[in-house]
Amino acid sequence: MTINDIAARTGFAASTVSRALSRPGRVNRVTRERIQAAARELNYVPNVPARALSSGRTATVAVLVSDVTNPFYFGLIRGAQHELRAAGYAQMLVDTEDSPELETRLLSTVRQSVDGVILAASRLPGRAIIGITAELPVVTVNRNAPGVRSVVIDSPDGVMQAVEHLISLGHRQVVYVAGPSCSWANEARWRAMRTAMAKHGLAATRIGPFGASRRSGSAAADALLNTGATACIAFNDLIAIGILRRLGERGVDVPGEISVVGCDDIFGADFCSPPLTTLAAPVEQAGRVAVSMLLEQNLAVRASRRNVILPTHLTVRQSSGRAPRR
Amino acid sequence: MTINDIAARTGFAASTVSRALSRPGRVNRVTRERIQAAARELNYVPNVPARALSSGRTATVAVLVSDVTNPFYFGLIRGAQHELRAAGYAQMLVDTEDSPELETRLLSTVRQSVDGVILAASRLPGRAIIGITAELPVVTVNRNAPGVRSVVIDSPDGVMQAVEHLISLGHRQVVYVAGPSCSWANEARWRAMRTAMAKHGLAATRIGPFGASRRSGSAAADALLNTGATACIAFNDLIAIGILRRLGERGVDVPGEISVVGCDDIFGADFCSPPLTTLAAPVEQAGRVAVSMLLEQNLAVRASRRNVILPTHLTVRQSSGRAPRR
DNA sequence: ATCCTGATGGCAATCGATTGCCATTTCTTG
DNA sequence: CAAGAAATGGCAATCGATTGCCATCAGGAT
Repeated sequence: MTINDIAARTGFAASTVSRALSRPGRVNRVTRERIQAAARELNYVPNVPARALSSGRTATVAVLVSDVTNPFYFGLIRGAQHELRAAGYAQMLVDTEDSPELETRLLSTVRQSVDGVILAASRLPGRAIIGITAELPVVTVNRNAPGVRSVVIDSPDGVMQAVEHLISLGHRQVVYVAGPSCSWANEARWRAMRTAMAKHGLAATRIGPFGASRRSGSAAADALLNTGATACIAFNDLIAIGILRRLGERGVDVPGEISVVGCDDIFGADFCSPPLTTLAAPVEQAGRVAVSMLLEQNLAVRASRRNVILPTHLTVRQSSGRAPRR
Repeated sequence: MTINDIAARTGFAASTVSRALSRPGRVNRVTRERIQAAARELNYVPNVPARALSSGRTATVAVLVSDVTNPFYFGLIRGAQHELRAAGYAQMLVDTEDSPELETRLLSTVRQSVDGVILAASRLPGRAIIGITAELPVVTVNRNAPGVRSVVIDSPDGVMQAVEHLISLGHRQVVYVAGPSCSWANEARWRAMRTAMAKHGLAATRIGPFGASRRSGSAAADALLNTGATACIAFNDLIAIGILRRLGERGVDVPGEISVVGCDDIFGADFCSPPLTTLAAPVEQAGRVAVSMLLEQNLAVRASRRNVILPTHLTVRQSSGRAPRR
């Protein structure tokens, strides 16, 4: 079923059929209706590659994530999916496996197959991201690069809240459990934590970097115990849950001896034991907003917001509590 | 950077360049090397839509899942991703939102943009699936349709194990908590459970259907309590975790008063409280196998395995225990 | 009646790569 | 050494849709 079949069927030229289908204003009403009826009847579906080739538009957006199996991305993928679907776009999900090299390679391959890219938690250096912007509309998520549109979840602000929370509970020595070193969010959170601690005249310490997975949590927990701290804030919930697990194994009471705070409020954070105090991130919204910003650019409404910051808030559960008496 | 630029640069015809790049055996060694060098130098990346249009092959495979946010799919997506990447294919992830209509619509749209489809947990009636097979290579996951290649995780066998497990612990009344009614796996599990119970002269009861989400778990838990059963097997871990949660809220002791068994061993099943006894499914492997079967067909090695069954095994954790004395 | 404008539809080029077919060259082989 | 086979490279058509440009026509203004 091609445009030509419809042309033959209706007696119009292929070009007219094309226009009737993709820019209805351009043809006469009765012509359009006849063609559309025929298209429906013949069960016509436009050929995506062909359209892409001639028009340069693919109606597809790539979403790059560092690890599909990280629950943090579920909401993002879903949010993006919704918004894209509504706009008639398809989503191409790409897993960069936390590797900058792979990310670069994949980006260059998808370049001409998509109309835009959403870079979620890119591991690329800033200049590389800016480079891509020259060839393709880009919106980053949880990542800032000069001149590149972005939506970031304001975890720095959340980290402040977390620090206040812990200090109010009497904690004096709080450790930051760092995530992957090439993660922008990781640095942002660490900076925020240092500032927040400094405001109370306290120094923050840091351990890591650790991979953003539950497994890394074991190592992190052990390192954490060595510091003698009474509380920690982990780069993300995956690590935090891993820590919880390991502390449980070692018989360390949470929050009795150590308080643990995570980031992101992923699936599972509410039912692990003890349930995790964490920074709730509006991830699904982030996905939606990122897509809408991306598509806006396509429509040349460039005057709009370039950098959106989404608020977080601390969700207190049972993994944090009063600091132990010494 | 197109094939023509390389042609101009090297002095060969575009057709030769094309061949040097995509079927190296067809051109002379020195020619090939010169062209490949030029391609590398000019940073040439083949245009996917163009290639798709002329050759009909897109080097892309669609993976349809009923809900991206269901952790069950992580492993599957990952496994598929790996295998596809290795074969030089891209993955197009499609969320059908548990709706047969949407599934149909999306299928018809992606039809000509992909070389094959992996239908994970399709909600489509069997005949519809067979219909698609006529137009496109298809491999189903956890779903059987006559003549369609499939990889299914042998949860029926697992369900048997689970039933034996519960019966050995003294349970006599075991309830099946049903999932979505158009899910094939759901029916398969229920059948298996009935047979297994019958083998011990016991009748199985069933409640539901419930949606495959944690939220449905609350309703399921309440319904479960009404049955007076001492144990249940839930369609999947999502529901099981929801049940656990609700039972906790209502002060029902698990496994003291009720034992709960899930299916799939998803992310979180090991750290919820109590940790969930469940049927571990080799999901990642399923993804890999499904892809390799799909690509095999493309290569016309049709003689191979058409229906692969992957084994499950019961992972006993703390949500199941001795039946209470009555 | 004349000229202009806007609406409408067709022609044909184009996007970038693939591929069937053919001409030429080189290699086998008897 | 001749004849046939294999290797190699080019030409040009092709995939399906889009789009710039032009021809035609109707309606309106003068």
